[in-house]
Amino acid sequence: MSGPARRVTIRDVAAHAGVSVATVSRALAGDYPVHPSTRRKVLRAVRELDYVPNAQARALSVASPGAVAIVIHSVDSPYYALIAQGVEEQAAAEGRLSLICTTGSDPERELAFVQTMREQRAEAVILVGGVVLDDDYRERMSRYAHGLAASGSRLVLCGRPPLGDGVPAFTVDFDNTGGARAITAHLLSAGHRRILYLGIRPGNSTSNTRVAGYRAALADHGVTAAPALEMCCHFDRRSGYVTMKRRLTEGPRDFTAVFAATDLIAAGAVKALREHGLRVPDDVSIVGYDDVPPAEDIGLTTVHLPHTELGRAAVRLALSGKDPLAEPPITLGTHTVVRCSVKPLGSGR
Amino acid sequence: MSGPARRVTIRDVAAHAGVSVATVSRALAGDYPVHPSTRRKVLRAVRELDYVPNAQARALSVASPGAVAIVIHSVDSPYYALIAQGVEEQAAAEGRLSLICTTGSDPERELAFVQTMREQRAEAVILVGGVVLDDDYRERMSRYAHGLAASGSRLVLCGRPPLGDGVPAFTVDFDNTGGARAITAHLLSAGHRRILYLGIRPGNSTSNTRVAGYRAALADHGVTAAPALEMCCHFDRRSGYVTMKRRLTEGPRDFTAVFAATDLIAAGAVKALREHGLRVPDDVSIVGYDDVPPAEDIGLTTVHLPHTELGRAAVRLALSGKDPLAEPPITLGTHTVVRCSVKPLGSGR
DNA sequence: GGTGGCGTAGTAACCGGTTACTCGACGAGT
DNA sequence: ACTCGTCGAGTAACCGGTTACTACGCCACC
Repeated sequence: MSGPARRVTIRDVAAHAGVSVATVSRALAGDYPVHPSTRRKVLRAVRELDYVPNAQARALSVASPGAVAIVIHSVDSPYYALIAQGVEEQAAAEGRLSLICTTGSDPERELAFVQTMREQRAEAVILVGGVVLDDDYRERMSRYAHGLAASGSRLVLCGRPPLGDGVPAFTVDFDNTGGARAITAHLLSAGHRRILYLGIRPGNSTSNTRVAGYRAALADHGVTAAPALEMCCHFDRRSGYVTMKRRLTEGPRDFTAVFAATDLIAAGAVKALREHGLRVPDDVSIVGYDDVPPAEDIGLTTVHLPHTELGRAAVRLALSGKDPLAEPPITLGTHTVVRCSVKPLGSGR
Repeated sequence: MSGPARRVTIRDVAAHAGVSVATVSRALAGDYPVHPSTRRKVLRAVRELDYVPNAQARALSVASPGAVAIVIHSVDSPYYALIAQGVEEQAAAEGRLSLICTTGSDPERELAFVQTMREQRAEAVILVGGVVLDDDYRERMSRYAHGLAASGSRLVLCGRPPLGDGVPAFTVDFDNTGGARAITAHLLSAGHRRILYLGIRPGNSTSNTRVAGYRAALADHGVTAAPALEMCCHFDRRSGYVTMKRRLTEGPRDFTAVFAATDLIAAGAVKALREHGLRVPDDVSIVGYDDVPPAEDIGLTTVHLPHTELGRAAVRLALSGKDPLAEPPITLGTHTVVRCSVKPLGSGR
């Protein structure tokens, strides 16, 4: 064929049109007076050679909008996918490209990606998802924040706690404690007192805020929290299934309702309950958290989270030009969505 | 604070270390002999100034790997999300950044993004998702393909039919007709003869291949296809729900099984069936297509598609260095996953 | 002692664009 | 006829890196 044809540059266009490169540049930019006949010649050459300007080269001389980067654990989870969707939409609306990186929860990959984003001169970097809250984390994030700020990029933390004063990062999060408290109250109002909590993840910030709401609601109703009712569980279907399965085979069935820390855990748990001949909600009530699309399939009562709005808010904030040091954390409200997975305790079938 | 500090360049580092820019560049690249003491000075300056090289500038002089771009209709759909996951993984494994664009099925946005990718010098552009197969489409894709090829980028079409000889594009797709044929045969073997097909989308390539498998299986078993049993429906939950609802209220209930063109349609349809007091699979059998995670929640018998493998294969192919003109389309096999949404016809409860 | 080779570091051209500055041509004003 | 202003186009510097080429100092060797 025509071989690995060298890319066509502005010089080729200039030669083809019989003008200087400056004229080509100006004819295309359109902000400088170029004689109509010259412009036509240039445009014809552009068309004939199928010239496409090199965005990287342009970015060197002119300050062009950088990309918006989003870092998530995995796109294969409706929670992250919905947030990413919001980020993508808002970024596109503001004329930015969106870069995506999945880390598989590996801090190494997160670090590498943040570095790459500095090299790429990204305009905003959005880190999404719960984390283990230790000093190492805090230190790492502070380094990111200062580094990105020095490179002119904005850092936004979503679903992670703020880093405190003096660290240049925006924070946007859901009101997890409020949501968990409300839906636990919903179960309590239905008469449930022994509520199994599925989804303890030691140190994990998201887990912590949700379990805090659960405990607060119990306290509100004068119910003493039972550590035996709080079970460790990852935030996915399989863990929900496995954990509930084990509980049903090994532990006492001393609960009348289940609060799953995520809808996916709930989906897995429902499957395990059914396999044990237990009906939802007749034998066991269950609620979830997130209100991702699968919740509808199983008729799950859950807490609705404005996922895409979180993504959009993160982008808006990052591109707002506001000072990250002065901006308080944003908390997005949640609300309970009642479907048909909860039944008042003691009411006959 | 320190104000909008101008970005630190290699010149700043050179000045700080008291050497020339060439030396800094070489000390960092490491491929050219630099005196150890000089290198130390340079590295110290880099650390003190927190210098990060500009990837865009480097890309100008040295041929660096370009990004991998994926274009999907929406990330808020497990089908696309899983494919995107595969793309992301493989791109990361091969040291590429992945850019993502959602079009909301708007050809305008698709076009604009392809143009942007040419400007960005992306190494591969992966277009995913069914399309309306008219001459306009064919013409548009050919333009993309030639344009991208001229810019040194590879085009991969996923879930879209090949463009034919002479058009420089790779093609990777699922064996939809085979999968649809197999699962329809599964229903037929269970004794079902009147199978409602939910998911006709006139002109849409994905829809066409799936319905072709459905019809082929009917023909295999000597069952005449009934146009009244083939219903139009978009590929999402809501359409599945609405369409099934309407069928149940308006049309005759002259079917014993349902073949939903996607699992999400199936999820919506199941909800509508339940609301009409019909039990799955006792009163009506149903199968889906895709095997996305929600299928497990509703115990749906469906066709498994290797989504992430599709994404990975697309990236591998694009970066393989093979000639797109010589490469035949790749078809990935599928298999039926039996869960509990199908019951043999006539067997009592 | 002159010469050649090696190890380092600097100079400057280049990547592909943008744009400040310069310059020639042409028409208007006096 | 001469000057001045304006229009349109070219020249060259610059963005931030990389790297071919050049230059310098030092040692070994004849």
